[in-house]
Amino acid sequence: MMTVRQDVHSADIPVLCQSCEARHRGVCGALDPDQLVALSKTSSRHKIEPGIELIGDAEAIDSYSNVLSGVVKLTKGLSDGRQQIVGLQFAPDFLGRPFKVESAINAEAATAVSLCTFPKATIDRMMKESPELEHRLLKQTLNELDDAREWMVTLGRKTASEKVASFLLMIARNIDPTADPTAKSATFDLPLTRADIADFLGLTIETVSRQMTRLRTDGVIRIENNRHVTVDSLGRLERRSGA
Amino acid sequence: MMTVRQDVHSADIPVLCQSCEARHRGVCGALDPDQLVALSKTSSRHKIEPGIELIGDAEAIDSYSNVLSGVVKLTKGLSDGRQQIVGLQFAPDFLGRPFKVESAINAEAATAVSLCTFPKATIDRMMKESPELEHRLLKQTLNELDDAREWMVTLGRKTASEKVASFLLMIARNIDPTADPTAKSATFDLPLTRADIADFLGLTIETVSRQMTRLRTDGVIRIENNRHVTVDSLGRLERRSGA
DNA sequence: CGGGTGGTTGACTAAACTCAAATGATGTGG
DNA sequence: CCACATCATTTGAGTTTAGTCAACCACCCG
Repeated sequence: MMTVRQDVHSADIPVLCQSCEARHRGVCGALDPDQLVALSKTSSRHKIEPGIELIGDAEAIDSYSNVLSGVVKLTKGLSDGRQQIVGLQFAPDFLGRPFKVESAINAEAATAVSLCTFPKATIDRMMKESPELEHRLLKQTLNELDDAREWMVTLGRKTASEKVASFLLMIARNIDPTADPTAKSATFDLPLTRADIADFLGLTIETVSRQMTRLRTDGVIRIENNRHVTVDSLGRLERRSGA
Repeated sequence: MMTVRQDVHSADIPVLCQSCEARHRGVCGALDPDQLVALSKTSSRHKIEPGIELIGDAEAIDSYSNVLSGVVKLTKGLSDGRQQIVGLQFAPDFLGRPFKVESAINAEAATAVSLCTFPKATIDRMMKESPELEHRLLKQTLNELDDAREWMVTLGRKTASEKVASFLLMIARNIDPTADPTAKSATFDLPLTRADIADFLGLTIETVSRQMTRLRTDGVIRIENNRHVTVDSLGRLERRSGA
């Protein structure tokens, strides 16, 4: 006679987690079924409208989240209102700053976003118990640092037209994680408005718009409804991105 | 009768490590005496001349280092020669990129530098065994990410004069870790040439020079021998840095 | 003393910004 | 379904900031 279940109290992972991308490529992959069950007791999923602020600058942080879908923008502001987007988070990124009481950045939903949110205390405790969780976090943080430094080159040394090309290329590569990275073409919806793109690239809205129309009239991209973009030759776009 | 030593084979830490800053504020603080002894068997100290390349872009990484003194600049280049400094490392920062076979950045001694260098394999093994080591590394990486993002605001949204002021302020705060962070004035040697500063700020040498002379003629800073800078009022400098 | 390196200064240019207006998309109430 | 309001985006004209090119200065070292 066969047993359906090996172990009644640890073999099952929570229903919510079963098909969750964060369990495969995200930090939850570090947790065993028992830990997932414990965590899922205090976690909750949310749908967030675009434009909603998730974390405010200088606000106390009392929760972390996984991004399950959509795009979150991380911004920093100057006192006179100038803004800079310092990072974008896609699924299944972990959102939050461990080891700090208050945030130094703003996080805002750029598109509709769904999150899986946990109490900070629970994750902080699990980090102490599970080196594998810290390990995953270290890996993601190192990747974010690589990305941030890559972007510093774009901000500091590229021309407006190279910046816009770099941005489109970055989005094309991140927006659809299932897409073939060696694909020659891509089509996607921009997760950001022109104002956001300007804040990401350190440019004005007008300059972004002009460079976009230039790419369009040069036949590098096609644009529908302002947001939907098709790139027929990613190689051609890349050649315009500096790199 | 009393014993001088509790445990003959673990109580002693290597002579080299005894007064080493990396053991207090750096990653070596995560290691117990046994691990320090093991590590010190394969580690070595070096004095490096300014301008010497420590890690090349796209080169295989086979060692890590602690910065014991001096300043290391991390740079990324574009194919046509444009360069951007994406980070500066001061004592007792850990230098190296875990979990990657080859480096995506260059590291070069900006000043005379002394390093304590370890084989990559040894540290990689210790990271697996010692969660505390990964923990320290995670903390440093998160701090570097905060710094990088702070700098993205400077690169993307500040004017040339704010950039130079921000740079001087950052150096004043980092160059002498023993200095009182609430001090009102500071004096230091710039660890970078004008060309380096330009590559850090996304400006040209000429613009950096002009902004420096402007700060000098406005009485915000005093300069001797091109490199030695005195700031009488850090508050006054900060007001010119955007923030 | 001559040449090299690093830094400053000046005159001119070009890239991106500002201000302003037109166009296009979206949504609402009549 | 249309007229209208609103918001995002584009386009144009003129201005500003930082870049370019070139000359010059100071210092160091052989």
